Amino acid sequence: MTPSPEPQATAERELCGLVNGLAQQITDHVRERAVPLGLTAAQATALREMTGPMTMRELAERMSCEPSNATFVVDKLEKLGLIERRAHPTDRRARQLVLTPEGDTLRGRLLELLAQDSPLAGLTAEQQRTLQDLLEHAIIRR
Amino acid sequence: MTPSPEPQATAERELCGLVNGLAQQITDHVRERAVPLGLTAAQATALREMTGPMTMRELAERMSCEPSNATFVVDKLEKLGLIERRAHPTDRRARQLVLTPEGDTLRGRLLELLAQDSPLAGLTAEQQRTLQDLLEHAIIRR
DNA sequence: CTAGAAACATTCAAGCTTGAAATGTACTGG
DNA sequence: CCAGTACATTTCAAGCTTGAATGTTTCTAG
Repeated sequence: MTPSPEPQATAERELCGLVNGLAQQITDHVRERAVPLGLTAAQATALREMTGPMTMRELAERMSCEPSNATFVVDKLEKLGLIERRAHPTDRRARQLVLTPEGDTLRGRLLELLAQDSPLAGLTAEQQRTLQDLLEHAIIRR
Repeated sequence: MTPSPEPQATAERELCGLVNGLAQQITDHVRERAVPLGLTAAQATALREMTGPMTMRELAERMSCEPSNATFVVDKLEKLGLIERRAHPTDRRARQLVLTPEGDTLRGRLLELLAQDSPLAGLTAEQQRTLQDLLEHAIIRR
C-alpha cells in the first residue's frame, strides 16, 4: 500500500461518491417511471427539461450533456413524434425545439410520475433549500 | 402548454438537475485527470475506489453502477496490468480484486491529481460537512 | 440432508455518451 | 467589405452502461 492519503482529500473524494450516488439514484428513479411510458431514461430526461421552446445547446446544457448527445436523443424523440425541430427565428445556425401536442401531453404525464416518491423525499423542504444553496455554490465555476 | 405544475414539484426537479450537474462536473474532472495517465474516466473511477481488496459487487457499489459494468471496467484494468482477480478466500462464487504494484502506484498518482482543483473547492470545509450530511440523509433508502 | 431461493460473476445486445471532424452561419476587427 | 474567429449542429467511432439470461456457489427452510 502506498503512502496514506491526506484525510482532507479523502473526505472530498467520499463526498464526490455521495454526489454520484444520489445522481445515480435520480437517474434510476427517472428510468423506472420512463419505461412504462415507452421512453428510455435519456429520452425522459430530455422531455422533462423541455420547459419551452429552446435550442439544441440549451437542451444539452439542461441535460448536462454534450450537444452531440442531445442530437442523438432528440432524433429519437422526433421519431416518436414528441418533438419538432423548427428553424430558429433569428439564428439560422440553430434549431428551435418544440414539443408536439403529443409530446406536451406525455411530458405532463411524465412529470406527474416523476413527482411521486421523489429521491429527495427524505429531506424536508428546508433541507432541500439548503442543499440547493450548496449545490449552486459548488457549481458556479467554469 | 399543459396545466401548470406544482411549484413544489418544480423545485424538486430543479434540485435534481443541480445534483446531476454537479455529478457531471465531478466526472469531467476525473476524466481530465485520467486521460494524461492513459485511463478513461470509468477506469479512473474504479481505480479510485479500490481502497483495498474487494469483490466485484463491492466495487460496483462504490462506483454506483451495475455489476456487469464493473466486469467490463475491471477487464480493461486487468489487461492494463493494474488489477488482479484472485479467488475469494471464503466464497467460491466471488472474486477478490487486488491492485498490482503498478496499479497501486498509478492509483497514488491519480489521487494526487484528483485532489487538485476539486470540483468541491468552492465550498468551505463546513459547507462540505453539511452537504455530506444532507446527501447521506437523502441517500439512505433502498 | 436437500430442494428451492438467493447471491456472485459474466456474457451479450441495445442504447447512451463523449470527443473529434465536418458543415454551415454569425460575429468582429481591420 | 473581408478575413478570421467563434458558434450551432450533426456525424461517426470508440467506449460506457444497463438489463436480461446463464452458470456457479451459497444459504435456508423443512
